[in-house]
Amino acid sequence: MTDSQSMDATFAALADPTRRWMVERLLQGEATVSELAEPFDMSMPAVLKHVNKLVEAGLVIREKQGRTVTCALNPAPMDDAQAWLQKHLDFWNNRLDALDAYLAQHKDADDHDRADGRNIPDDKTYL
Amino acid sequence: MTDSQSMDATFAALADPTRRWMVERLLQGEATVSELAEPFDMSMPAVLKHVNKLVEAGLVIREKQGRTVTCALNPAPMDDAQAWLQKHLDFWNNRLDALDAYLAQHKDADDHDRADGRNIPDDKTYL
DNA sequence: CATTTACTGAACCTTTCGGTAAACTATTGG
DNA sequence: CCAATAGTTTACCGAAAGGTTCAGTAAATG
Repeated sequence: MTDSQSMDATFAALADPTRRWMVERLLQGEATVSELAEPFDMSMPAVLKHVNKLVEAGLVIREKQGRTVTCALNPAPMDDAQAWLQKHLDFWNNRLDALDAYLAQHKDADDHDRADGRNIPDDKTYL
Repeated sequence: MTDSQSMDATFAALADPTRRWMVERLLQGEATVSELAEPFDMSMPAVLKHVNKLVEAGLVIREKQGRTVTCALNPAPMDDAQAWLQKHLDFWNNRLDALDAYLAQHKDADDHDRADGRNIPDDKTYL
């Protein structure tokens, strides 16, 4: 699977509150499928589909022990998604900092907001 | 919209390579719908649907000027998604650090890997 | 005014998503 | 051995995703 496809799967997996809850639950430690199902008013097959989607996205590892299946978290793909977001937010913040610098350098006439508010400039970009 | 729903929309919006490319493009500065469509071998209505999904997720703001529509990025929802991932990865790293500490404290008999490798322990959790 | 340009809307198609019910497999425990 | 438990598979459903085509609207432009 390419990086892009892997990221597709990761973001898609996290785009559902049921699955995000499961990730949070697994952060506390391993859990069986039944334990993951417990808080939800949902049939087992429905739960299974969610778990499988997490497994396919590489976020969860399953291990069968007798008749029970224990699930464990593998945060590596989440790390990639986080890195993608981080990279973009950093870029954005640099843009805003450059805008700040620009405004500071030209603060002869008009007083501007921002420098705390991080609001979006509704005029042209300065970078 | 609740926080959870907003995060659903954000993650779902980013779960598509076309839309991730659009976000990257908009990071460079504003763009019209046509400019966003340009690199894709895709009909305009298809592009429109992607743009609208980004707008509905709050990631993009549209402003009509004459007959063209300029799109601008609003990274606030991305910030929320990033924070969610960050929180969870931090939690996970703390767990691994605790495991390191545990292993260091009990390193009488067995030599273990990790402390660099960040591999997943296949036995019970220590936290 | 006529035509291109830029976007929008509506209808349609196929695949995936999120769920169900019911039947099945394989442990585990009495 | 029998029954409860844990999980899986299959078939089905309605809604949403991601795409298409074709027609429509409204602003620029010759």
